[in-house]
Amino acid sequence: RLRKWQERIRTKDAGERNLQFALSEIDRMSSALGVPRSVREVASVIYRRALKEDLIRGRSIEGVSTSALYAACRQEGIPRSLEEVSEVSRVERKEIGRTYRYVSQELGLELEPVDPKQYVPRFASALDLSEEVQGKANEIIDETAEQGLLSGKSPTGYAAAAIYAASLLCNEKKTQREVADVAQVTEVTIRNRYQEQIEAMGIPS
Amino acid sequence: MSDPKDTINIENVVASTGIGQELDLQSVAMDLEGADYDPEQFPGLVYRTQNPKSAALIFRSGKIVCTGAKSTDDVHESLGIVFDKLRELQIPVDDDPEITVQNIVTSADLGRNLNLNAIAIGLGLENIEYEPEQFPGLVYRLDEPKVVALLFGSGKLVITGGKQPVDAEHAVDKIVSRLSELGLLD
DNA sequence: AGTTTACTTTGTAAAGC
DNA sequence: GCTTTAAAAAGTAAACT
Repeated sequence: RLRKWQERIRTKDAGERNLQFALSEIDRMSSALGVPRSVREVASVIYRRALKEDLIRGRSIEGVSTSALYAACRQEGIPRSLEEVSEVSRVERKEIGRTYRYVSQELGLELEPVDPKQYVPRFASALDLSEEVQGKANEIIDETAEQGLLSGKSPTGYAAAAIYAASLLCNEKKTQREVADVAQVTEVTIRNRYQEQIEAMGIPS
Repeated sequence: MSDPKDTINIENVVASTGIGQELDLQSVAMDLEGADYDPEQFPGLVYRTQNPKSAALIFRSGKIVCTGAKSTDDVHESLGIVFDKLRELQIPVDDDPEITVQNIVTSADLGRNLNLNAIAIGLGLENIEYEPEQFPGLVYRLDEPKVVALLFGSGKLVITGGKQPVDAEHAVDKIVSRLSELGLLD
């Protein structure tokens, strides 16, 4: 009987320690990504829900913590790409993505696909681009998405191409390399999306 | 009105069978030309047929998995070749081993572009998986037939998990009618 | 700039770790 | 869970020309 009691305490302590570790990891990654405190709180809530629903079994605490943070950023409308999140996590991108899909499905988060426009303010300011360019990029995204160009495309690459195009149109040119670096996509992706968007907007190249 | 069902094409058939005889894969690997066997990496021996093109995974238990065939007929033809090759090595193979189709992969074309964002919302975010940052296809799981469909912006799709060729036809019918009633095919 | 190759997703059996 | 096999869809990445 005493043994069982001790075991319970041991288990409880271990569980408590694991939760503390997860929360401190969420805090560490959030700081590294520079996301607001409100997002860390949302991530913590998601992690606790995952824990309560026993979703950690068979997965690493780090993986679920990172996925919770990725999901929280999306839920709060200030998404970080899997590429960005994986840079501050010790879990690889592929694992974060599949854990996110699992947690999202099991908790019924029902998060809509990321709108490329949500990346515009952050990418544009990192490139020192004006409000005018941001507005133009948003216009390009809305108009081309409405024409069906967005289906299946990565939101970061889509936003990057629109920002590149807008920077040209507003005479605040940034090179494909500069935009590719902040958006963490390749120049080839920017070129491909850019060509489609420019054509759909009826802008002669 | 072209029927999307007419665009269905079987791309891959996976089937399993057994020769009812245990095998010494080490010696089979020595005698069978083109056999790949690395027990440290995977317990099965890989043997590829050229006509029809397929890959057979042969196990110590005598069970065999055949993948890559383009039809159920090709699966039988490919496995027939494998059976004969084993018989040439003096290995007793059952007369007509039962062959079970485990999975059929099909492709098809709905003939018009799809707004995957609208479809994701329309079908219900809880019923689909659409993460364009990870994969360009929208994953849609059907209960009847029990298959998984991958829908793409081009209107093309992949259906997998079926055990009969008709499963793909039923799946395409359901997908088309569901998208139509949601007004997402106009 | 554009090409090639390779990887992402789905499902499925097999034997063994 | 992983390992291996096959094939499609279409996007993206790495490595080249």
